[in-house]
Amino acid sequence: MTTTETGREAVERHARTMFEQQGYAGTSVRALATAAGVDPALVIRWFGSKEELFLRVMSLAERPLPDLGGPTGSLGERLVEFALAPDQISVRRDLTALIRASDSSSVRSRLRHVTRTLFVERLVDRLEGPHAELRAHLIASQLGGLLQSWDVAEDESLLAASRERIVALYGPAVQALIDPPTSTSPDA
Amino acid sequence: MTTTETGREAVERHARTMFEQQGYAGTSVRALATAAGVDPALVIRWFGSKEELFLRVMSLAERPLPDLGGPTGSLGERLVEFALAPDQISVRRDLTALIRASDSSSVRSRLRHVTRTLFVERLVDRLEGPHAELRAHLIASQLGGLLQSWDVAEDESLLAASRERIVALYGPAVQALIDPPTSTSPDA
DNA sequence: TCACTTAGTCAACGCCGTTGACAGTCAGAT
DNA sequence: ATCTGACTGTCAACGGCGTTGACTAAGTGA
Repeated sequence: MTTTETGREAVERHARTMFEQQGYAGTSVRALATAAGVDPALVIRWFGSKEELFLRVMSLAERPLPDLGGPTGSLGERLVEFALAPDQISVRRDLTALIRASDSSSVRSRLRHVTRTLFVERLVDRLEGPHAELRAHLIASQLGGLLQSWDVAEDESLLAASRERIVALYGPAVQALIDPPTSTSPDA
Repeated sequence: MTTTETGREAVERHARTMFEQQGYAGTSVRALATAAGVDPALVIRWFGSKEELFLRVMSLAERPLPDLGGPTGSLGERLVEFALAPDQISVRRDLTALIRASDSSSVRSRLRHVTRTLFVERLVDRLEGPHAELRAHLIASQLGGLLQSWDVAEDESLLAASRERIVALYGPAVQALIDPPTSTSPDA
């Protein structure tokens, strides 16, 4: 009794894998309910709607967060490593599914929330110099862009390259936003 | 007779605005056909399917391409300016709609094609040093990430910042991938 | 025993993308 | 002048979708 999963848990488990593998639009409530062995109507009654179930399951809760400790001088490379790390596949899959489903405004809202808690909030304290928050957002944009090419669009040219080389090239570009900006123009 | 738009043209025109404003899933063939004043069945017969119509209309064909001329030293800033330029709103809206609809694999394929012709192909010739193609892809990732935060997710913190400041901060980060990499480690 | 909530079943609603059957129109060949 | 074919357009319908409501069965505390 205690080890057997409830209907709710079965739905959540299948929802995770089906949404990740077939996307939001490609996963029907009926197919999901069949896979979990429950009635489609129960899925709606338990979780409110297909979209609410999607958001609940793709919340990135209980996911390991990147360790941003260590020297600031190599933070850029470590961030890129984290973004491409195979053991972060679950985080990346969730983010990928969110971006791919960003047709819905509530998914976009969740996407903003996730990037903020995953990157921006943990980054802003470590940035010295002016415009720390904006720079943190821009770093998150860089990492999001990398993820978009790598996971969302599945760009062959990127997938074919070695992770080390991408880290060596993209890391310094991220680092350029971590190091305090050298003000070529007067600061406002 | 010659100035009046045909039914096909009306459908394409309404499809452009409705897909951009309400997204792919939020635009039904029936509503689109009603707006264009034609029968829903004709839309399918003319364009094959809703998805084919979407791809045809979001092809970014006949859009002005960024001018990548000028000094290489300031190319990073000019690319960021282009990505955020208000007069490029039509290009950005198309890209936004494509990313938001990237649940479908054919949309992802189009997305890869568009970023390649829009950025990578025009960039790779101007990059000196090793790994030019990979660096061009990574630059495209940076710009795509910026676009994703700015247009797709509509991040308030980014929208609130001035374009000039973003250009001043993000430009050098892009430039870091334009300038030939300083090999800290031996090149393979 | 009686209310009262919960789980579960099932049919149905309204909308969706798409298809097929059918009628009208008009050009060109016979 | 008539037949033929190729379009345009109309309409009803299909199967699938997310979701709802009516209903039964089972368990729980008063």
